[in-house]
Amino acid sequence: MRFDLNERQGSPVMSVRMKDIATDLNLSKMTISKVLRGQTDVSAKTKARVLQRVKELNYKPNISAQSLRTGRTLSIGVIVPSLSEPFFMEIARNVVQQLRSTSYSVFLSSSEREPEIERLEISHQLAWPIDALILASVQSSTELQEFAASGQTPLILVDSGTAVLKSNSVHLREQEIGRLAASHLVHIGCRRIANVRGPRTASADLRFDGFRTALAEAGQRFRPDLVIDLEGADDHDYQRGARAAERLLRNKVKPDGIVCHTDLVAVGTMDTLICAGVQVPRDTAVIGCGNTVQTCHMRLPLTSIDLSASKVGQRAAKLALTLLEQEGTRRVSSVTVSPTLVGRQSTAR
Amino acid sequence: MRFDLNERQGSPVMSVRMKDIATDLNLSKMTISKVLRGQTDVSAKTKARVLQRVKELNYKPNISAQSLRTGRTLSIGVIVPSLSEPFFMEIARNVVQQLRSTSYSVFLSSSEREPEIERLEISHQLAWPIDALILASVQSSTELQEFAASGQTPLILVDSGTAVLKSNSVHLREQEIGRLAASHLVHIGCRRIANVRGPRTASADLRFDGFRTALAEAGQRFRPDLVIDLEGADDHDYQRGARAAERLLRNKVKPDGIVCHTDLVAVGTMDTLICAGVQVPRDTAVIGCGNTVQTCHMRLPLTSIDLSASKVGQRAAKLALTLLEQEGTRRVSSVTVSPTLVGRQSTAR
DNA sequence: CTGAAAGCGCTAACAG
DNA sequence: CTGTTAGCGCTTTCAG
Repeated sequence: MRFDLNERQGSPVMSVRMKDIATDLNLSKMTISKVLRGQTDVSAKTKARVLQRVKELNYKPNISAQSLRTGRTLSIGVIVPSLSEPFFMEIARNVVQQLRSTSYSVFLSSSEREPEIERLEISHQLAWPIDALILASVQSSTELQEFAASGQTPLILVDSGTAVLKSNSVHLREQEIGRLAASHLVHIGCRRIANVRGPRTASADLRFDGFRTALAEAGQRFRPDLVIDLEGADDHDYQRGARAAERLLRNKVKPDGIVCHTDLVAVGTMDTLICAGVQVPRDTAVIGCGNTVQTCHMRLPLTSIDLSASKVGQRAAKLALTLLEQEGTRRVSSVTVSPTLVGRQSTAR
Repeated sequence: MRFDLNERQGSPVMSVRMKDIATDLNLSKMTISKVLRGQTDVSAKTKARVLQRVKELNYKPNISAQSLRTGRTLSIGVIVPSLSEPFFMEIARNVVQQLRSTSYSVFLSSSEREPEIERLEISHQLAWPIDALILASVQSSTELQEFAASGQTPLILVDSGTAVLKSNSVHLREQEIGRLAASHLVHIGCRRIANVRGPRTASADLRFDGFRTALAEAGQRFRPDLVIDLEGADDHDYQRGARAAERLLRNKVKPDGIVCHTDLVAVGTMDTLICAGVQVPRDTAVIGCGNTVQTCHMRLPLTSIDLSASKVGQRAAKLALTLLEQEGTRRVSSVTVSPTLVGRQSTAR
């Protein structure tokens, strides 16, 4: 029987460590460490030997040990209000994608739109601890800042640009969304533009502001009777759109263009209009919001405002990376992402 | 100037450690550790004191250190083929949710349906290392097993029950999906049931098998002319449904029930039928698959097969937890999840 | 250019 | 019941 005092103890298949490579090559583990971290004070020859052996043994550094020593865990947290909404899903997806080529991993979780859960998730993630946190919050920003920005973990807020924040952030230009939609309809010749607006949230209010701005810019007067507010309606978006269309069909002044708060609302609206004999887009043009794949390619391809969720995710990830590189700098930077119009048949005149 | 040799060095706001609590309370950090891990050999009084101070200082254990010592990282990896598909999204969401109450965190990533990316993500996550991996793979299972199950990290496969695997797994009963849909139509009196089938994948083939089984069970003959195979059609699901309906409308034998491979296909089918003057569900009943919220509540509420993605996610998470508890046991366990029927207007006769 | 020593925060094993 | 010792795998510091 052979006794090898250097033999690894512990779990059955322990992975290869720096020391294994070192003894293999008659070097100290220090040298290995240096090579692996790209220090320059190593001869080209030893460097090559080390790299060779590292590849052979498929050595992976033990990140726990690395973290314990350096304080960095090579992980980034992402918390979104909901993973079932395409918008946030797309953001999360793009953060993950953007970080795939780096050595960072992503802790993803959802606050389920509950401030309480959000708080829980934040402290859960900070306790881990993560190196940076990307957060699309559902809380008042002031409360939030105290809670999260107090620590030393860089925070990147993803928000609607509602508040001026003292934190790094990626803003979505909500107002521009409404402006873009309305001005598109103006450009194709609409004179009586309706708006099926969203719930009474900061974000929906901003979009509505943008809508009014666009009308003003075009010298059109704002018609309150063409604003459909489905507040309190607990239906599904499609049904809300359908109900909105019914209301508009009964209206004295018939709209020749409709801005809808979501794509599904738009589809519901269109379906109902079409059933009532209205020609879309000839009589009435319809534009949605979200540019969701499933919804925009139904019976009548829907023009929609793309919220640029993918860009938001990418920017957030890049911002996180930047903050982690130049960790010394405590400079706060914020990025703004603009929505874009995707024209389709529902407004093709 | 005050010199305190015990003052913490390093990053500006270092968090509180076990030692801090120990010195505060004139105890050794060992005792703190014991209390925190629920060891019984500590007096009730000291235990209370420790817990008190832990709360006061909001002490969080340093997980890197813990991991280095114990080999467990308190993190679980989840890799799905796609985060934009509701089915996988729902699985991921439920894993995260299920694990929220535990001390585990979730590394979520997507393989984007690319075996290469999947491999990358697996090794990325294993390198971290995670304590367990929940994987909905896009690869051949044999290749996979060698790759991932070889290590010591427990693997939980989420799959279609295609292969008999030597790994822990959560299966979806694909066949049952087709069977359930068809037999529902049989039960409401359909005699000429069409099938708008999915692509030529293992999963879609199984569903189709189930469909045929149900017909056989009901003593109905299988009609190849009522099977619409849209292989190669690169359209969107809605358009595929619409095209399928057109084909069926031109068919000699008109179906009185249609099983569709997805909800969106079903909606496309329905819309087209309705436009052609067919009464749904009276003349033709339609059933979809996926029970996706957005799609099932359009003009005509759609009966659909719920794939139980939430249950799949929950079970996978629970299985992972179980494996991590009784880590000694290398027993392989697998769970099967059944789909359920959700009846709505499109088959209400 | 290479390496020895010390220690990150925690826990397993054993003494008192 | 409480504490001491040792060391997980890595990096920082400094000496050859």
